[in-house]
Amino acid sequence: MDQLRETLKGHQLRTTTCREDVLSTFITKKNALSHGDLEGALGENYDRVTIYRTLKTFLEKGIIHKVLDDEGLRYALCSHSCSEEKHQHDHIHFKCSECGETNCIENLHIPAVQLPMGYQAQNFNLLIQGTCPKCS
Amino acid sequence: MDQLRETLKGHQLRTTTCREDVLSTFITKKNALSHGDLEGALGENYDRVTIYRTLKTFLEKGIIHKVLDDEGLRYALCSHSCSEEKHQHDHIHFKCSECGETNCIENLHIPAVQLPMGYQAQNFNLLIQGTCPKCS
DNA sequence: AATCCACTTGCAACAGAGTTGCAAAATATT
DNA sequence: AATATTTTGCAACTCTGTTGCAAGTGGATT
Ligand SMILES: [Mn+2]
Ligand SMILES: [Mn+2]
Ligand SMILES: [Zn+2]
Ligand SMILES: [Zn+2]
Repeated sequence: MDQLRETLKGHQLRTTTCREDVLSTFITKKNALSHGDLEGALGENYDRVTIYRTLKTFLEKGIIHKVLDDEGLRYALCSHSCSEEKHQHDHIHFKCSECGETNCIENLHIPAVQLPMGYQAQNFNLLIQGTCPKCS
Repeated sequence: MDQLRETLKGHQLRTTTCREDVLSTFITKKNALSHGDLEGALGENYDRVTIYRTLKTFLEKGIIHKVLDDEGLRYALCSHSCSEEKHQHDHIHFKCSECGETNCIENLHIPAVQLPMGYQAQNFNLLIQGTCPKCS
């Protein structure tokens, strides 16, 4: 529980129960979560809007990152300490078509690609869909 | 105009003005389009619902494919003839942070990645964000 | 411990995205 | 021209996300 306060403080955020609970949910469930997932997990405790704002704040501060999806945005914890300034990722995301879970594969990096002349890359997002180990 | 009928017929679809217009819009604008983009382009001509259904039909028939985005789904033409059965892509998508356009880079393929044991990949989606040639 | 200010929350209201059922209209076939 | 089948528009709805504002809370300072 003190772990959570530390993380929040480390990102210049006030400790509130909503932020603790959202952060805690990301830590315990280990997969990528949508706003709806959080709303389901935290139930009636908080207003929808508050959860939206918490996600937005966490995004800006570099606590979570967006995970692209073909049916709605999800979010996942930033493992390597991102901050408000530096907020970059190059790991792969895997979505299982069976169980529906999306996970960061932290130790698998997106291979470099040689873009055509004139393109300047800043950010990479690779989503692989298929069957996860649990479901195959 | 006959080109459009051919394409539709080739995918076992009846020729309707909405389908022609949507297809035509994808062909003339060459970038990825959201439902809202099409609604804007086709104005008052068609009901929102009809455009949604047209997109859904085109998706199923392999005329267009989804383009993942961090702020809402887009769609783009399938270049190599996809069909209802086979619907696969391995090209890269580039989104420009300046002009907001997202484009298929057809001749640039997603490099192979060695997934950990137990993962079975079926589908790849790589979005690179940065600055496009026009905007740099 | 009480005060204070900035930040955060809940509520209400809204805008946008996407879906469903159904009757009317359009398409392709005979 | 008549028909069977598909497609469209409309209405109604759900789900997602945003904004303004007043009330409530966190944390620093006294
Ligand atoms: Mn991730
Ligand atoms: Mn594409
Ligand atoms: Zn699975
Ligand atoms: Zn651009």
